[in-house]
Amino acid sequence: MNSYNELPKVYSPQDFEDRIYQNWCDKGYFTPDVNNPAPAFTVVIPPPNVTGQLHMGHALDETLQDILVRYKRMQGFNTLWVPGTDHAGIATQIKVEEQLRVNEGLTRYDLGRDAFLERVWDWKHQYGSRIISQLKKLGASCDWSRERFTMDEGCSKAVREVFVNLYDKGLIYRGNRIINWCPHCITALSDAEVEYSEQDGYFWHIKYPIKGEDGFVEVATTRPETMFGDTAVAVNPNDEATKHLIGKTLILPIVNREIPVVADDYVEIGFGTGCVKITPAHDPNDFLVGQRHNLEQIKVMNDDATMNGFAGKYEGMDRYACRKALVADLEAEGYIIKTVPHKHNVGSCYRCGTTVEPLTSNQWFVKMEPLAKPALEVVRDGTVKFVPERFSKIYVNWMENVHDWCISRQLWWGHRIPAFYCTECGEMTVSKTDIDKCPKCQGKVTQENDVLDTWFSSALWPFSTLGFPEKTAELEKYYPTSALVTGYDIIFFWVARMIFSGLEHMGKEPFNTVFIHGLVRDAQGRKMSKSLGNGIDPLEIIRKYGADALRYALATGNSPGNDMRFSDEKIEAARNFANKLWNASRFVRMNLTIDEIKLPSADKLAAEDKWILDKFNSLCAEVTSSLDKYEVGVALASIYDFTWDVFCDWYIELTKARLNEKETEGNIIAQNVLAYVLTGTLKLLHPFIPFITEEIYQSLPHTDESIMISEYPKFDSALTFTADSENMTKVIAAIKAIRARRNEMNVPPSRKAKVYVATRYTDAFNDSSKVFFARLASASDVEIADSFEGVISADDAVQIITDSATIFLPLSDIIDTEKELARLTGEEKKLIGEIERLEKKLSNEGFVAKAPAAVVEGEKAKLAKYRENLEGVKIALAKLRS
RNA sequence: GGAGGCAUAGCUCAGUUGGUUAGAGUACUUGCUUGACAUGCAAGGGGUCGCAGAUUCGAGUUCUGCUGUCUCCACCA
Repeated sequence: MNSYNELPKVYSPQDFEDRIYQNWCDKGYFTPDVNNPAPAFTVVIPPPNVTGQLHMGHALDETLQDILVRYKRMQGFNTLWVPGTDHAGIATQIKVEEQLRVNEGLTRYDLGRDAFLERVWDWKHQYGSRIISQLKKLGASCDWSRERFTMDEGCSKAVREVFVNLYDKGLIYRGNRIINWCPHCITALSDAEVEYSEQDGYFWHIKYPIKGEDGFVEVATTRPETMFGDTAVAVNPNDEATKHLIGKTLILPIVNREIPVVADDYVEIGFGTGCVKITPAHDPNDFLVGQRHNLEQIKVMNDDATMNGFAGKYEGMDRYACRKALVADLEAEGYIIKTVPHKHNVGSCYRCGTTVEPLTSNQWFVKMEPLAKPALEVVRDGTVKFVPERFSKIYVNWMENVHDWCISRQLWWGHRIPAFYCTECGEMTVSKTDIDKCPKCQGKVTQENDVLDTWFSSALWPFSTLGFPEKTAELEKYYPTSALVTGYDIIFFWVARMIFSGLEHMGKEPFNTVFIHGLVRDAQGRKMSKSLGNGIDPLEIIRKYGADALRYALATGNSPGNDMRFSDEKIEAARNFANKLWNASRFVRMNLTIDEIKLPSADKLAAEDKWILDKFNSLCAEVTSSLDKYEVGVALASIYDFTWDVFCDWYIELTKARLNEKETEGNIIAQNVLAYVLTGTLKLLHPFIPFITEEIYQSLPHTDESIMISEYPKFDSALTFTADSENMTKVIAAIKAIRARRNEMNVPPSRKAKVYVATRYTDAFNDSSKVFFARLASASDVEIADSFEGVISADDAVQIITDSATIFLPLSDIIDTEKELARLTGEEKKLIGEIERLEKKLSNEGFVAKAPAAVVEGEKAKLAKYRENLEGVKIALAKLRS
């Protein structure tokens, strides 16, 4: 007996996953040496929100990253996976405010800025490690010694550096522009943070009386409450129907304010009434019209979307209450011409869902045009590749049309904008370090109250985490990073901004490949969401099935960019695979007496050994090629097929005869090949299911301390036996013969029949192989010869013809003649059909002339084989019928 | 309005550059306490690959159009 531990009878992941993870951490396997000269492979984690809890989206994202990272690490790359969390401005602030409200009945204003921020930090310290420990449960091999937070000292320094540099270059400016305002979060939002959805609404057609005339102009609006901010009505200068109105003055109903009719191309001829009310302070298009015509901007709402003084008697009402009251009043006074139901797109805040209000406001912006240009270039020229390719189009399209990025938020939690205003002279100073005196007049300064968009710091993540703005060894070694793994839902928020930021501040793209995955949906294909309550908790799955099963379920069938469904069946199938692997390993382990694995020379290998080694070898080539293309699901499917169908169902069965022999050379060879192939398979599987593979690895003879630092199997030309076609054919012949025999009679193995195998590969069925043939084909006795002429013939036996052997089953042993007759008839029909098809194909001159010779030859050989088989089937049928 | 994805077995999905009789999981039928595994073993049924054309000796795979479906972007008050 060898010196390694036996495996427990039952696969119980809960018993070893935590222990193994702890050991990996203790050994420091996740922490690379920056001085290791091997080429780098670097991934930065998409930092989860610090307040968040692990959900299926994270689980998928982290699993895919860990697969790549473990794979590359085993291939010998200097591999670094940087973990960390995001301060998630709005999301976190909302959570803490909510807690404050529920527990103490206070608002953040009650506490004041500093005290409130202390509360948020408390929250961060209390819950910030929660998601990290959940990532560990999954098996993520991040370098925890480099864990970062977007508001830690280093990241804050990077933010300051970048902000000031951009400001100095004129790429950050402050200005009064129309922005998206969330009245619930009380802050400005960027365009990307607004989600549009179609809603039912109305077009209210309203009369705007013409000053000094009897007539009126008819305008239509979906938002009548903005009327208080109207400063013009616009018509198209080329519209004959409205031309006469240009220059006239209108009286705004209710308000009784005078506004001009202006001419502007923006108005589309033939759409609606041809007259558009212009509210420069509350509509992006109107804002532009207002600029062209020098119109006054009148903001009619407060920050919380209640009406302000400009709304007159409606002051203080919520915008929708005002809308209702105003429409009623307009109706009463005869200003409403008609009300038409209308579906339109309404924007809402991506954090709280409140309908956003477009309004003018003094905010900070990043000037996008100069930054977008190089960011487009690197994607167009392939320096940054998207997987799958199609997402580069989405990216390019967005980047080409991007507007300036509103980066200021009226929140407290976040990076406070490093602009300082002098209370004496009013001078604004932007500075990398805090200042308390105005550099101009030495007067007192106060810092800008606004903080930066969370995504401003996320955009710097690939280099801020590696030490920027310092020129560190880490930056030198690990930047640009290798692959960024994320969902398509944050391409605009994050990926795009990292690309232009990396180019601008590092002079180099932040990563070479963007590997995009889809969403994890529920079993019915619905998005998992809190409101639907259909979310599946990954931690629950881990508790029940183990982290490996979860990872397997997420990786299997995964194809880049596509959504996937998560279901009970999927996780059960995953667990079953792990269980199968466990039991196969247990069987191999039980039969091992060797202490080290050493493949014997090729001449000592049995035919089936060469067969499995050859299959394993091509598997290695397939898997590495798939993984290099980010085809995680395809790679895993190949290993699954090999493990279950080839290794377990055939090879293990084929070795049982030799395993039953004690202390023979054949036994030792079988042990070595079994252990070699199993160990190799475990290594191939390790990136996908790290825990079980490590647990099994430790119970088999091994040289590396851990499977995760062993070498990933690669194609080895010494283990290619395809050229040895005789040998390969023997095994395949045996398998086919066994299949044919099984197929013939679906009866209990206890009812055995004698089997005669006539084959030209007689040595594939040598004495020891007879044993497995007898077992696998449930034969009472097996006779093997190149011919049975004179012993048994079609007269007294059923013949089964394969391309490498003819099998005779004595008629006396056939149990169900009916069944056999049906089987053969079906076989005959199939063969006739195939022969017809091939004859037609081969008589097609075009095919014979133009198709590659190998294809034509293959078809010819197939036809010959089918004809031969058909003969045999016909004889057998005739015999049975007689 | 613009862009893109998807459409293959009852269900969920693979199918890499066009070339065996289109695969897997699951479900279903049948038979199995076969020396690790019933979370298993063996055998089987089930698909005109959404529709219509085109290219080709050959199309699930390439091209065009159509239908259905989902998503993203923009947005005309």
